[in-house]
Amino acid sequence: MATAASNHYSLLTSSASIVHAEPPGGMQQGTGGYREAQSLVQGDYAALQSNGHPGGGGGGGGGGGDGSPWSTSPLGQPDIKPSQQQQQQQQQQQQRPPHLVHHAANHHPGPGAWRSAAAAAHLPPSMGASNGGLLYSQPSFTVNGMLGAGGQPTGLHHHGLRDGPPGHPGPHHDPHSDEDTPTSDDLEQFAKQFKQRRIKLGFTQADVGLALGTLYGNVFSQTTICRFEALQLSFKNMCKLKPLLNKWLEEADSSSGSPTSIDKIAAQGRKRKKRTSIEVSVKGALESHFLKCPKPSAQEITSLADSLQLEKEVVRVWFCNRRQKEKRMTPPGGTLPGAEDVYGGSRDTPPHHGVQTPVQ
DNA sequence: ATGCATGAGAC
DNA sequence: TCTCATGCATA
Repeated sequence: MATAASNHYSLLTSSASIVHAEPPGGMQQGTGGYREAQSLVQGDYAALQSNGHPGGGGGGGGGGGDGSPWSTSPLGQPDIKPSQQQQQQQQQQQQRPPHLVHHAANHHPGPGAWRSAAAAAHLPPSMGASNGGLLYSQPSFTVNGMLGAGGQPTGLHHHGLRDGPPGHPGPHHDPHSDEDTPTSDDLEQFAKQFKQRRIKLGFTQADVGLALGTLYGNVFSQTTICRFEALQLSFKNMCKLKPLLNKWLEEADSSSGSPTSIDKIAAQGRKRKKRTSIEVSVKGALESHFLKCPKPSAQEITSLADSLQLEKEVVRVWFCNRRQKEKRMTPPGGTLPGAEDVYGGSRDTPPHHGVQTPVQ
């Protein structure tokens, strides 16, 4: 009913309505209404990736043609199409947190939440040599904490238990005392501290995002900062952002008084499909299917979309987002769930899924 | 704080 | 086509 056939796009006409950096004191929790050219700015980093993913991906197969309305350019609008820009993802099976390579004594079924114990760490083979991590074009700093470096066991596979990384093999990386691949615990600590400091200094998440762009060239949205603080990013992503945020902290801390010069970015006239609201009942149906089959084929998606009266694209995207959600750091419980395994391997789809614990 | 969406890159 | 990083728009 209400959900079906609801595709109208909203033209993102840029309106110079960016909010200025809030001077410490008057904070407004992320309600920024600015819009930035999603692909205009932050094209500073280059990604190098290497190696392929072992189990990732996968493919799917068969699909039927999809007719995504919003994919095609409807009008002769100035549809800008950035060819290369941001994107530093070197997707791999990165999701695996550098857990200890225990010889699997535990029965941990769940490689799911990286932060939890899941001991199923299978290190990627080709990681060591080439992986490296991304480098930003900015010599100013380097992201060192990329994980994936040969599967660094950043120790700790038990909550709260962090016995220093044993001498695992550092196939390549010099003994940098600090800022090497942080452990999940480190990230958690940092995120916590970061948020605290940020608030103390009177900055909003949006402020930080902009500041990062101004200071280092990489702009981030309030969303990203928020997710970082909430540990809702992938482990790898967390590692990437940490150094930047850490820098910002130092800056903000030392010069607490001089607001960062903000500058807004002009937005392009880019169209974006209006967010589809999926009814709860429909969501329930989708979840049911997800539990049964997290990766439905195109064919299935089509039929499912048909029965639910949703567009195929919507359904497809829903599944994609659902999978991503499962991979996020913060398990739906807020505090270390027992790590239910991800669908990755053997899942019986336990009748629970009550994953909905809003944090704070 | 989070749901739905976009897009580059890897398979 | 999927994954992954990221964000607009929204609750």
